[in-house]
Amino acid sequence: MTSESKPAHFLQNIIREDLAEGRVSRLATRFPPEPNGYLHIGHAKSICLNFGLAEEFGGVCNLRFDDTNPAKEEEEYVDSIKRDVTWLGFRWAGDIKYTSDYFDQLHDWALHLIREGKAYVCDLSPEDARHYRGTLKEPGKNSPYRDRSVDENLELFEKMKNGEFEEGQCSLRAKIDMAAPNINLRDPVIYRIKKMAHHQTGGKWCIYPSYDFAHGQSDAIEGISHSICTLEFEDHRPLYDWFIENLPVPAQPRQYEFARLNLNYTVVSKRKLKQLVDEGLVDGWDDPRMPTLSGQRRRGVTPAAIRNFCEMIGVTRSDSVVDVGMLDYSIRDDLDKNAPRAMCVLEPLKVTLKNYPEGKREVLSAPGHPVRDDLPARELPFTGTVYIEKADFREEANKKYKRLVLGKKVRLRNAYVIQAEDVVKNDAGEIVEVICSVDLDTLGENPADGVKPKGVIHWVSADENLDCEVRLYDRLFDDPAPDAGGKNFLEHVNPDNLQVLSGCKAEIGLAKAEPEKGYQFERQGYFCRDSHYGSADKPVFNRTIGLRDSWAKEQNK
RNA sequence: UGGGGCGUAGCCAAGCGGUAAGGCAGCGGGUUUUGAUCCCGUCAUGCGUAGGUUCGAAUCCUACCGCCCCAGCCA
Repeated sequence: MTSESKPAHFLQNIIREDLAEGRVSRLATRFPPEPNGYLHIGHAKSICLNFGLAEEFGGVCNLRFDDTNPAKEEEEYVDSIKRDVTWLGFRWAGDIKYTSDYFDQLHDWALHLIREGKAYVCDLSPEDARHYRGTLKEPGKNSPYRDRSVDENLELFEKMKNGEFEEGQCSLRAKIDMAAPNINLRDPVIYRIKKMAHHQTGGKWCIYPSYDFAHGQSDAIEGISHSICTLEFEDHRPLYDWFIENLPVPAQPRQYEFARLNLNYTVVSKRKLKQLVDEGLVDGWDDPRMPTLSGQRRRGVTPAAIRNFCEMIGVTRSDSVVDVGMLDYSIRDDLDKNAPRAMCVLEPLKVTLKNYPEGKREVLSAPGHPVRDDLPARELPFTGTVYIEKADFREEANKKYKRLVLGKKVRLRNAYVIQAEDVVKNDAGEIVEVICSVDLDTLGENPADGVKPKGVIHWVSADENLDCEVRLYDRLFDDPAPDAGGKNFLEHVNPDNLQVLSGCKAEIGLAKAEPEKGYQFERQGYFCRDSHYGSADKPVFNRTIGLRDSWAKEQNK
């Protein structure tokens, strides 16, 4: 099944048995977002689950926009959702579906319930309805309109449909049980008046079905066998089943619930994300720090990383908070295997190679990847002046420091071994240049004396390089649970979530880097060109994630 | 006793009566022209708590405890 012999989760077990025992002939699932916002990492779990199950069991998965509330939905969101699902690498079965495609059928079924004496038009205002509903511990009481005749209900519902009532003046309710311990069964509203245009049906309707009345029936219409949703809908299942049992639907879908994804150091609530955007704390919904799929994509996170992450966190019914470290691992894991290598000096320090022939220029070759020989080699111009990282030189240091030290040797990655001979400082006493000697016999060879330098540092020619800007992102929040309890998440925004570095020097090949395409800047991390900022000759690179850094860990001890 | 769920390591998660998988993180070591990757080792006498049944319990029973969800004409 899951080839790596990873144990099956409860939904896989249920489906396998349903298929084996013939209760279901073909698996059909659906991913049913309401087009009222952007998809985020939490949605990815549901997408991977629904589409993944369909792939695994040879079934199908529909993409259905659950668009029963025109007040909250917009076409813009359906477009971004389609883009994000596609980006993750999934294909929905047939055409895109909309719950609004079924408004006629749903309306017929509402009529059916009325004729059966199982639905009635209620004139209670929303506030009064709330009082009649009772509380968590006390039963509700029947609406005074509960016993209207079928004919009267038919007539009133027709008037609702024709726009003869104002919003909130009345609603259509299922007649179930006002004393039910499950509040969802206390005569739930199944149609309400909303005098507004719908992004799909335009001005055709002024009454719209509720989620509860639309969802299961839409599943039945589409032949969905397993309707998978999150835990908070658990209490709706009896209602879901009630409609399926009391309506002449063409299929008998079943609802199953799983625990939604929670990630520490992360906030995904639409309202909160919007606040970050509105208050200018981030650059927009696709800011690379956002947990939205569009933000993660712009940051350089790959679809495979997200899919593997969803695979590794599992699917259960227990609430949990996954450590973002797992997502980080998944991102590094995928990028390490697939990202071409490159060199980029973030904070340049000039190094002059005093014995490198005056005016000489050569082109060195470097592998595109340490083990992937299918990735093309790179050409690196080498000249007598190069830049290295400021942090890679010290006048003196203990033996733990494996970089360039005055009087000591280090290897320039993919090039020669050099030795620091002297430093040049400015009036402020800052090191502005290092004078080195270069051992011209060390290209691809160890030094003749047989002593291998312990350190290897990255570099770029000072004469031929790509000037660029680099944006180093860190986690958006510095608190593991920024919005837990009564906390104000805005007070836990990490002040160091972005560091912008300009004047960075990258190897020239990076000039043709494409947005979203990841590179490993060796010894630093994974980066991709930003899709919004930068120009052809001066690109902006986003750091997707840093390399694991045991040196930093060592220093913090 | 309002109803519905869930409790296995720092985190995620297998396990379904035969003596605690795996992954992430951590720790120790090896390889390495990336302080990366990779490789090896290590990490729960313990499964929310207390009783009980049993030759044997994370698994069964009882009682407690803790956490989550539900009172939109939102989804």
